Amino acid sequence: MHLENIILQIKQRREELQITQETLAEIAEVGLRTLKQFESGKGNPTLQTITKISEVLGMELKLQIKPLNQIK
Amino acid sequence: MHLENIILQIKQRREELQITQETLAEIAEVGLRTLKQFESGKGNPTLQTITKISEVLGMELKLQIKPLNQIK
DNA sequence: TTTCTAAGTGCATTATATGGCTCTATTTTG
DNA sequence: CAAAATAGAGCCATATAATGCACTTAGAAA
Repeated sequence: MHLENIILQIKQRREELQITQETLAEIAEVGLRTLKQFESGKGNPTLQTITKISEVLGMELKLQIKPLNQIK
Repeated sequence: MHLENIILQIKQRREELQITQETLAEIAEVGLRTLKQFESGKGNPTLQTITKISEVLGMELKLQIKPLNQIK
């Protein structure tokens, strides 16, 4: 699914920046448990949660029209 | 905020496609109430909800690294 | 191996998203 | 204009996301 990509990106980005889940959770002001669940693919996070995390990582969610050639 | 852009895009896209909230909600399989709340900026929808709605509109969420010149 | 650190999980509680129903307001249509 | 369609909002019940705490697991380093 597409969600997995997002999770993977977050995880990779965090690791690139060499931040632990604990630190990221603190800075982003989300519960550590929430971040752990998210990264381990367990949850269905709210937009707010993802946004908080993304921002700390210097990322953002963009909504875009699907390319036509992407029809699977 | 950035969330408003997403809401606006969803709304505009829906209107371009001339679909009512009711129809979109049905096709996307989300509650009409949920869609209404989302479009009116009231909610904090889950990723699943946004994904469902986006897909029906031929859109998708992308996570990207913020452009540097975007620092406000 | 032992120790330490980071990540993942079970459980319980609280907060809140979802969704149905109803009513009102606004917009569109005839 | 009146009627119909559409959107927004209040109330409420249910489902579930967010969270803390404690414990387990995995991996790295000594």
